[in-house]
This record gives sequence, structure tokens and C-alpha cells, in this order.
Amino acid sequence: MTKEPVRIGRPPLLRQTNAQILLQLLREAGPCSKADLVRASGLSAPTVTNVVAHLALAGLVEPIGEGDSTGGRPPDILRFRAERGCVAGVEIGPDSLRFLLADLDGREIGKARVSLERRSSSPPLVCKRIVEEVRDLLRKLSQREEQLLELVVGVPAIVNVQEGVVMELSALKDWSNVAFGNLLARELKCKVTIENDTNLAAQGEYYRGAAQGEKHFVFITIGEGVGAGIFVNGSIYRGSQWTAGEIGYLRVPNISREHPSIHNYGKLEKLLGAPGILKSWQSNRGRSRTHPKVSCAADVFDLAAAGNAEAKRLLKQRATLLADIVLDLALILNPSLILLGGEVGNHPRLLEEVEVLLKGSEYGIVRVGLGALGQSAVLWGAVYSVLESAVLGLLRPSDSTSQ
Amino acid sequence: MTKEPVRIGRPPLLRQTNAQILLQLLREAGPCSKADLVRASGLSAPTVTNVVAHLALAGLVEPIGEGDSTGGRPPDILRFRAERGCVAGVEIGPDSLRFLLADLDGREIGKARVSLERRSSSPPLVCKRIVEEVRDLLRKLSQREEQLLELVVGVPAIVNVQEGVVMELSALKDWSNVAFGNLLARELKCKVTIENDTNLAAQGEYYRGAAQGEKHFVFITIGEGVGAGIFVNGSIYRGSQWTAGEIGYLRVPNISREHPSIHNYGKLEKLLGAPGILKSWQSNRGRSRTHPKVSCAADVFDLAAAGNAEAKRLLKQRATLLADIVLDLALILNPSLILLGGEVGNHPRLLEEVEVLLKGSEYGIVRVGLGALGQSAVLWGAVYSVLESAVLGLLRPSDSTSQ
DNA sequence: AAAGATAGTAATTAAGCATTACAATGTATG
DNA sequence: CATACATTGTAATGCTTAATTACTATCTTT
Repeated sequence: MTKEPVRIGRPPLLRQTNAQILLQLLREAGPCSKADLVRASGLSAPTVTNVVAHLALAGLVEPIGEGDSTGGRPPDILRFRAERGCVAGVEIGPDSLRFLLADLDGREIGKARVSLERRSSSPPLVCKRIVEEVRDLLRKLSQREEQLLELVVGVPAIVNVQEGVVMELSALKDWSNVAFGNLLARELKCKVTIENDTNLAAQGEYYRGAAQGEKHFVFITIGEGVGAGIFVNGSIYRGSQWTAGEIGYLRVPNISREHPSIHNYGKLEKLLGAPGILKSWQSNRGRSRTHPKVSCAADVFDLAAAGNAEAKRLLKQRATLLADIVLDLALILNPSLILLGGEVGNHPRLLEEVEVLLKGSEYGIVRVGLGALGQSAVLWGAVYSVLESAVLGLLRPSDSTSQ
Repeated sequence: MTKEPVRIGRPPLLRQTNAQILLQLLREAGPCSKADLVRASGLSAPTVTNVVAHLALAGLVEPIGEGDSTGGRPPDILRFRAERGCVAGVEIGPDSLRFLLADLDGREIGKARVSLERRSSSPPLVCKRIVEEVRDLLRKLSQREEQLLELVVGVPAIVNVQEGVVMELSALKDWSNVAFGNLLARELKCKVTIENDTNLAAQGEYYRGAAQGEKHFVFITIGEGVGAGIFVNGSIYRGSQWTAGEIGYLRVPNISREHPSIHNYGKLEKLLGAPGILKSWQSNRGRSRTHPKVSCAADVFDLAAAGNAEAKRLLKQRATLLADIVLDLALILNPSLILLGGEVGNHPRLLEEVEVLLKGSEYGIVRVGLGALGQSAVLWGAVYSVLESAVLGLLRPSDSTSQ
């Protein structure tokens, strides 16, 4: 018997509902008059006046003077006060922390990057660095600490988002089962969300990348490892144990069977990931005397584009694997789009090759494309993922310190 | 600019919200007093009195006399009038139509089956048979036709649920792009929903089968063909073009690549489906002199259970395929359960073998089980899928003819 | 300058919920 | 058996909120 607070209908519910509607209209349409809100919402004029007064008291709305008349009294133009608060995104990368601060319109107001040495990457140390840097950023932007409404951290790991616990991070040992959310929330007095980085990247592409308007899509990232962010019904799907999209162990043709293991990359991941491509390239050295050196996996694909036969063979092989994954995802999920991202996945030649291989299907048809945001996808996704809830959070409290 | 009627907060919204809450509480808890509802909902006693009067007027609630006193005035017990309306499920099978009528508590009040000859299976004829039989059933149960609130039809095809259009039905040609929902709605004066049969079966297992309480699970059906119903976040997921779960063309190890085509079964489907298993069995005839005859695919598995070596080999081969599918689904969707259904899929020996093959995984762990409802899953799913909306539909109209 | 249009506010009315007071009807107890 | 008390339910009143109506303010058009 869990104590569930039933969503009861008391009179204040009306105010809250209408405040949400008007605020959203104002945010979508940009600055406009009360009369515009009346027309857009269907509420009566007096109600709009009242609700706007309420919103102004909460510091979420303010008048910015008269607009142009259209044959009568000129309107008082209102605007959403996007500076009422801000949200922060953090990406924990292999060798650095990246930060992005945005206002309530999702506009960037600051960013930063601090490098991170391997030995200082234990949870408490990373937490400390994040807190320091966030405080520093807020100070530089002359934002009070209460302005920060929510912090989102993207981690290359399986994450229990509800509890804010990092469950598995294959690269680092001491990151198993870490309540990183609590760690941060204890220092910063704001809500903290921990998320898988691929899930955030997918949301970033939805917010301002290549997946805008796609209610069902998959974002595949191929870098060191392979993963997918599954976006369905307009939001990220995480599965029953937070491991949805762990496609590194997928069984596709030409992949020998093995039991998925936490401590090893999957066969698929080993082949498709950057290290696997480099390794294959090195092992083919000697075959041809004109075997160019490469410094990263994308270089191999560039060579293929330039006509190198050996590189073309390797590219095609990898594309075949990827096409199988794409087709399986398309058949199971029927998304309207599948995006490729990550250092390896984001290569145009790879996309081309995959598209050729998929041509001719009648089921499992899906547009395939490249992510548009590159490395910043995670940070934009982090910001996006909490913008709505952060704004709504400001509607609840009875009184609030404005500015 | 689509005309979207924004969900505005006018005072009647409160009544509607609270009516929903109280009705749901009453339906979940069974008959109880107003005082019980006050405690369960958090609403005040006068409000509960008012809302209940409202519900009684709509014919959704009625008093059934006094209950036992617990030290004071004895309570007036209320009950949900499940007989206020009914919903019907229809399954279009390969050689028959099956019907299930249920009251608003989801209790069976009638069922029927009519056989269907191939030549009389054009859309208008099937429509006619359905309408006749539904009317007949209603008459037998002395239900007025207005009692029927919604009809749900399960079709072994890809269905545009929103428009009620059957898009592809591989078995029958003249079923491509048929607005079957409109066809039926024109005759029966109630809402009509068309759905894919596998999706309904999944919902049936969720409602009163082996997937109760599982918010994320997959129902795999293996019969003539192979398909999956994907149940995610507590409801069916259909994809962007209504083809989610079309796993018959999945590329798994040992399946040669092909382009998914509407007019052929996929390689996977050909192997795993009942015809494929029978064909393999027949082609191995002669190898051993004691090659028993079988009449259906399940017989082969029964033979395997009985120790027949050839059957065991075939079973293991198929189980390997299925295990690959299960693992891929588990990796992508991370469901808490995967159910096997259909004449082939529902075999205990197959399940056993699949479980053995999956043992040892650390990722993609998933419980695998058998569907519990067999053939009736589709009909129960049909009923379940519209029960809620049918009840809520009775809350909207201002006046309503009761009984 | 007058007429008309547009924006916005004040006053009144209506819907709906909570609080308080109270009636109805039982059990517990001396 | 009569009284105290508990429980259920309703009636009366007041609060929150939104719609309607009437009105003011300010601009454009003629």
C-alpha cells in the first residue's frame, strides 16, 4: 500500500492549468499581448489578466511596453522572463568535463571545459570539480546560486535516472553503483539529474539537431563503443532496468554468438568501435606497400572516400554490420529516422554505404542520417531534458523571491 | 495551423477530474461507501456526495443498500454499474470470426464464433458477418444496441489504428488499404477500433494473462508467421508507420540477408513459422526409418520432448534462432519479460531450450515465459484496450439515457 | 472632430470545492 | 434500558476561479 497522492481537482488546479497553458503559449509565440493570449488560449480576457498578474508575481512574465496599434488601443506586450532561472548541462567525457549553461528559453548563456586526468576521476573528485566549475560559471555570469534550477549530468554509463545512480561505467571501476545524484545535490542546492550520455545526445538532436519533430527515432552513436538512444512517443525510452539501447552485443549475421558480459565489449562493439577499425587497419598493413598511416578511425573512412581500395573494403564491411543493426532497429521500432553519431558513426561515407545496402527494402524502411550537433549534442540534450520541468517547477510555490 | 482545442481549465474540469477519480476508485476497490471514497480520494465529504449524485445520474453508479455498521450509522454502499454499457472484441482469424462481449468491469457476458470461408472473406462480406453476429449477440443478451459503446477488431495485418485502415494483410489481396473502421462504424452506431492482432494479444496478456503488472514487455507470436507486440511504458507501441514489431525479417546470425518484401515471408519467418518447421521435418524424412508423421508443428516439438533425436535437432535449431531474436529484443528494449505465444511459440520445450541458450548473459537479461491465454488473448486484449476510454466516454455528455 | 476598432479592467454571476454545523442511525456502557 | 459516543451523510455558508457584461482607454480612419 504505497501512499499515492491522488491528483485531486481543487479550485487552484484551474489556475495552475491555465498558467501553464498561457506560459507555454507565450514561450512558443514569443512576446505578445494579452489579447493575443486570449485568442490563442480560448480563455476570457479577465482570466488572462488575472493569470498574467499571477505569472508576473512569480517573476516569469513581464511587460516590455506598448506595441503597435492595429486600429485601436495599442497592446501592452508581454515577454517570458527567460532570465528568471537557468539550467546546467555537464558531460563527463573520457578526458574532460564540458559545461553548458542555458536560460529558460534554452539559450546558451555560458560554457566551459575543464580537462580531467585519469587519476582524478573518482566520483568524489569529479563531483568536486563539477561543483567548483558550476559555481565559478554562475559567478562569472553574475547569477545567484538560487538561479540554477536544475543540473543534468551526462555519463557514458548505464544510469538509474530515477535514483540518480551510476550503475556501470565500463571504463572505470570505482564508478559502479555510485549515487552521483545525491553527491552533487548535497553541494548544489538544486535538483540534479543523471543520465546516460547517448540518451542525452538523442534528445539534443531532437531539440535542435537533425531529429527535430521526429516523435520516434533512434540515435546510434559509434565511438569507442556502440550505443543507441531510443526516442519514442516524444521522449526517451529507458527500459525496465535502464539498459534499453545497449546494442553492442546485438546478434546480427556474421557475428559469432557470445554471452553479453559487463566486463567486455561485445563482438559487434569490438568490430564497429574506433579501436576495432584501427586494429583491422593495422593488421592489414604490409599487404600493400602504400598502406598509409592513420591516427583515428575516421581517417580510414577518409581514405576510402579518396579511393584507397583496402580502406574501401574495410568501410564496406563495417557498413554491412551497421546496415544490419539499422534494419533490425527499423523492423522492431519502426522509427521515422535513424541518426548516426559519434566519431566513427558520423562519417558521410559510412552513411552513404549504409544507405546503398538498405535500398530495396519494403519493410523496415527508414530514413538514415547524420547527427547535426556533433559533440555538443549531449549538452544540448541535457539542457532540453529539464527545461520544461524547471519552468513548471517555478509555478508551484506559493510565494517566490523574484529576480 | 491545425485547430488544436487547448485543454483549458474551466470550473467543470474539476467535476470531471473528480468524477474520474472517484469512479476509478470505486471500480478498483469494488462496492464501498461514500465515506470510504472520502478517505481514499482526499476529497471532502460534501464533494463526494455531489460527484456521486452526478455519477448516479449518468447511470454509472447506484446504491445497493446498507452495509454493516462499525460503531455508528451504517453506510450506504455504492457500486459501479458495469451493466451500463458493454464493449465487443472481434478476432478475424484465418477461417473464422470470434466474438467476445464484456461489461464495463471487463467480465465476459457473451461470446460466439462463426466460421468463415475463404471466398466470403472480402472486406464488405466480413463486415456484414460481423455486424450480423454482433447484433445477434446483443439481442440474445437482451442488450439494446446503444449499450454497445465500442467495438474492437483484431486483424492479422498492419493497421493504421488512428484511421481504422487495414494496410497490408499478406494472406489476402483485396485487404490492402481498406478503411474497415468506417465500414463498420457506418452500420453499428458506436466507436470502432481496428488493431493488429498481435498487439491485442499482448494487451490481453497484460490484462489477465502472464504479463500482468509488467510495464515493459514483448509478446512474440509464432504461428504461420512471426510477429511481436511491443508493450512499453504501460501501453502498446506502434511505431511511426504502424509496423513496429514486424520481426519476421530480422537479421540474426545464420540468416542470409535479403531485402524485406511485402509479398514474401522473411527468411526468418519461413524457418520459424509453422510451415517452415513442417517443411524441414518432411524433407528429413527418409533419413531415419522411424520418422513419425506429424500433423502440425507442435507435434515435432512433442516428439523432441519424447526423445526423438531428429526432432531434438530441429527444435534446437529453431530455439537458437529464437534465442537470437529474444536477445536482440532484450538488448534494444530491455523489457522485464518476453512472452512466447502462437501455436508454435507457445510450446514448453521451445521455451526450455531458449532459456538454456540464454543462460549466462550479463546484459540483455530477461525473463522469458509462455503466454497464458492462448487463443483468447486477442479477444481479451480487444476488450481491455478500450475499457477505460469507453467508461470515460460516458462521463462527458451532459445528459444521458440511463439503463 | 466624430466614428469605429482594439486593448484592457471592474463588477457581477456561476460552477465547484472546503469548512462548519447538524441530522440520522448505529454501537458501547453503566 | 438510557445515555454517551462513533460513524455516515447532508445542509448552509464561504472561498477560489472563470465567464459574462459593462465600461474605460487609446489608437486609426474618415
